Amino acid sequence: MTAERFSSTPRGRRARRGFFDRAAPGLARALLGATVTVRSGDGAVRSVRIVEVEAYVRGDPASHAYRGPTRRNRSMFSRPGTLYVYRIHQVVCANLVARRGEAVLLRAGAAEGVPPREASGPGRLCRFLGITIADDGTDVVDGGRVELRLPPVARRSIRTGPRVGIRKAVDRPLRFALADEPAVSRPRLRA
DNA sequence: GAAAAGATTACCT
DNA sequence: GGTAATCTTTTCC
Repeated sequence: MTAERFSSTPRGRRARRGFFDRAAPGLARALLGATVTVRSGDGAVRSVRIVEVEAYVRGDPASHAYRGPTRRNRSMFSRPGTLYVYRIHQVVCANLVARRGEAVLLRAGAAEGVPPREASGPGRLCRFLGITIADDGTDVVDGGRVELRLPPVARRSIRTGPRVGIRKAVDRPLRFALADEPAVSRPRLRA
């Protein structure tokens, strides 16, 4: 079983800096349907189409950036398009930095021929793509091993709801997902 | 230096 | 539905 077997061909144009440089909720919606591709050292490539995300914004007590830069979260204050990867319990989770201090958590992805569960949830998504803590701080705009592509897909309906696993600002509707995607984690979201 | 908390997951009833 | 696993970062003394 090879990694290539599960990869899908990246399509569309590569996202540029300006795509990321905006408030996180707008970036979150724009990321739905985009493709994340990770190239490993041995040449293996894995991609997923993003189907579920969460936005973390300025003044947001649930955000890792709320209390200012620390050793862990410093990537959140880096350039738009930077990857912010952090460890939680036994897994890692990946965010894409929006305007400085804001970020979008990648919660679920889908890939051809892959059971939806494989990339459902932020930890499983990173495990499937091979993203590790070493990828923290990577720039996805400027030619790293992680890149983001924006396929010219038709606009699809987006569902919204509260974020998962947080203790503060629990009611803010900053979770976004594509409708009718099996990989989207529970609880279900409304239109 | 110690303790608590955590943007999770898997497995339990 | 609930909870334990398990470990790093942050915070507090």
